[in-house]
Amino acid sequence: MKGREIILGILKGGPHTGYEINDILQTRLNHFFDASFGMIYPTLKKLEAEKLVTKHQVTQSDKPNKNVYQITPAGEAVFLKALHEQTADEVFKSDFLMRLYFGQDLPDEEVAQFLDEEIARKTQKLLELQSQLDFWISQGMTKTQRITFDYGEAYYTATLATLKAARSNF
Amino acid sequence: MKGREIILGILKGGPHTGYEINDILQTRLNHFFDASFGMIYPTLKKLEAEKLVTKHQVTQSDKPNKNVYQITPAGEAVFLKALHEQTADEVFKSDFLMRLYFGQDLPDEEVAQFLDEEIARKTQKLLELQSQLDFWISQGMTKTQRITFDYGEAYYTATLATLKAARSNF
DNA sequence: CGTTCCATGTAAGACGTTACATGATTCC
DNA sequence: GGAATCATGTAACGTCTTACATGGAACG
Repeated sequence: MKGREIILGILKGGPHTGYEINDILQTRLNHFFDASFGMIYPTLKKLEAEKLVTKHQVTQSDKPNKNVYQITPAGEAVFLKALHEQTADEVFKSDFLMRLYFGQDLPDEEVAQFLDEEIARKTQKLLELQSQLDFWISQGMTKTQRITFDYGEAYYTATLATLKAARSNF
Repeated sequence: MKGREIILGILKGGPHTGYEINDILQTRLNHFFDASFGMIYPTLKKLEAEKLVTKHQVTQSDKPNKNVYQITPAGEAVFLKALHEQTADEVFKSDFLMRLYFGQDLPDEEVAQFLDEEIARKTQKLLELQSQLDFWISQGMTKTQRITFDYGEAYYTATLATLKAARSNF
């Protein structure tokens, strides 16, 4: 599944603006997908041209006007088909680990600082994820969505433990 | 760091062929980077044109001839500079989690099968990583490289535990 | 007054993926 | 006989990423 199908999947849950789609992606799916407006808006435009979504303009007085997108039956069909195709391999690229791998000649203090920075980043990510669990549950969280949350929590927790253990050697 | 700098980093550890570079990437860095020949060979060619590496042809009788690449002082300078630039955010994209997220309407048996498949994949990955630890140590493993290994092990172990716990509910 | 939130878009280019093309040797 | 290992490369294409462009309202 690429950006196209992912946006269709989100719209299958209800009509949304591009801005809202970004918000969902940045909060709930942040630990296993990354999106940007530069990808969302052009994709929505293509999806509309393909008649997989429809656009409705909403005029607002206190906020900027917005375009609300809704999935069509054709869009649902495309999404459902994609959902049953072969699962692609996961992609993980870590610049942090790459630098650690090559950081054989770095002085201990630099490695220590480097680890501290990553520990801070990951602690922050974990906190952000955990902070919205209650809200997500109140909005309706499916059993399978709960697994994706637990997965993220386990990932951050386990790698943080590894990083902290490593830190004590520098 | 992109493919370019990563290949320079590997060549900083000694002269290698494109085939060997792929092998290192697929075994030791597999859990945080993904490479393909379609990227390695063109990159090596560009690097040679930029005089950051030199190519030496080696004729072999029992195996196909090969091109051994060696980093130049200019190449080392480029790599060292890249090593001290700002660390980029990690990128994780999981088609598996995406499907779980959207799999609210799937029957329980399908979810169960889906989880079993991912458990099998990750178990396999963990085994592959662990199986080469002794060899890696014997070849010379730095303290910081050890952290990247531990990180991968912790990631697979923790997510497998989450997946297995989830599996028991389906 | 500065920042965050709301809100939408375009254009160029970087970067990598996928598919194709070839072929001898060795191991099971 | 079939698969895996060793070995190198090209061409087309897809998919984002980055930078640019704009702007009012609310909050502190």
